Amino acid sequence: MTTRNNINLDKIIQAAAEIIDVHGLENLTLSNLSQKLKIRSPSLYNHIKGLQDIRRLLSLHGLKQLLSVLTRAAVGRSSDEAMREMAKAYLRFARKHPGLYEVTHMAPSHSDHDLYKTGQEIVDLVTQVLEAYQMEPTDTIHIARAFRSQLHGFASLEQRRGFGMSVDLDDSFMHMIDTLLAGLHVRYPKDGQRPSAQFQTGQS
Amino acid sequence: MTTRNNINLDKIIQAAAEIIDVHGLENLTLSNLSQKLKIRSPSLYNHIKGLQDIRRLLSLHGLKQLLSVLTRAAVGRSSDEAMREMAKAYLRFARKHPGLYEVTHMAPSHSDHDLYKTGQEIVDLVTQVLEAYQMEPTDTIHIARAFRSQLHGFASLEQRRGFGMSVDLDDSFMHMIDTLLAGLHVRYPKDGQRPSAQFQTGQS
DNA sequence: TTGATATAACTAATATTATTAGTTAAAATG
DNA sequence: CATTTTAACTAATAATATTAGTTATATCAA
Repeated sequence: MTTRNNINLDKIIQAAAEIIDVHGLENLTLSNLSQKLKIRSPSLYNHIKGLQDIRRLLSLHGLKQLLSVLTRAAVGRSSDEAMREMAKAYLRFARKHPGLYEVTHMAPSHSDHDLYKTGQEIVDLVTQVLEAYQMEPTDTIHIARAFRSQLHGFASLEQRRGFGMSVDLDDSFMHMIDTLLAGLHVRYPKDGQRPSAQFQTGQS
Repeated sequence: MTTRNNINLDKIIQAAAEIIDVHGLENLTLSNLSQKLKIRSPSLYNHIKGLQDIRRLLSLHGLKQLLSVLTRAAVGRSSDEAMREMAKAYLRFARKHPGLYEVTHMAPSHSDHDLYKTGQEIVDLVTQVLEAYQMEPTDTIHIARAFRSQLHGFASLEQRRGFGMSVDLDDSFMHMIDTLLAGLHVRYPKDGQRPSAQFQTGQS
């Protein structure tokens, strides 16, 4: 199965990921991608269905990396600590791979099962961590959505330079997460877990 | 100043806004825009600098509408009520004008003063509402950023179909806002404002 | 080793796009 | 009514994605 130029799907995705992380998603073209791989652009069609297909594959690639990063942040931790570490890992990923992060949030092409499945695995991970708070299933979904909204909103606004520069961004991020956790504790108080002493800020 | 075909900048922006709200931002081309206006595409250059310029103008247009919508939601209201109404108005706008909302979050071209100014006016509006909570100025910025992150994250994820369909989206949205407010009350308790009775859900 | 097959590269061509240059005609203005 | 401004136009170019058809290389069975 090895071929003339040693090009395979993995190398294409790798090269495309580099392009979008450095130059942005809108600057990924079959032209510069094929140049990077030292082939002519129509040759790419032997491996992929077209530009949309590459974007889809990148999206899946990014989601899987994000899932991995979040999972590693959550293992061996629980409750607030797990939430905070997942949040930090999420933002770290978005900052380190801006293009990959951006492509991850493309509207999935409806019946793309792989993409749906991986997205669901991330939701399941968050849901699992939230089980520690012993809410109703519906509330768990509410909070998971709120958590994702905060993370994505912050990462996205930061990436698009939507925030001013007056106040440290890491401080704001941890403050946001801690405020969510504070709200969680008020609304779902468990015995032995009073709403206090979760107000330290500062990020790694 | 009136001309042959009665086309001016306003009509161009109007037509472009319709296209992106119906067909999405990525489907705005000079080709279909000029067809909608019944002129040839190079004629557009008599009014605008190019496609990027139209996008920039749309961004400003959207941002101004959003500012207007948020301002009207906040007048005559304060504290939690103002925050909730602003949140609802924000999501209503994003849902009603998906394309305009999307273009609003393009990375501004660095030194675009109009865009920066309008964005700042929105931040100032939120900051003003948050003054009721009597926090430190730095904390006000933290919370304003958290609020925007939630709103944008939710709107964006919803638009990209990032949420499952298991639980009502309006319920989740109000739950998210109420959790933020609950967190606010714990962290910045004012006399006469105890953290209770803000847990109703359901949206207009 | 060799011949057959699969495949990954290629060239050539097309349609769509944004954009520029140069032209024309219509409106506005004196 | 003459002049000037300007908003439309046509023609042309460069970049893009994509398709069709071709060639050459690697794999593999005999």
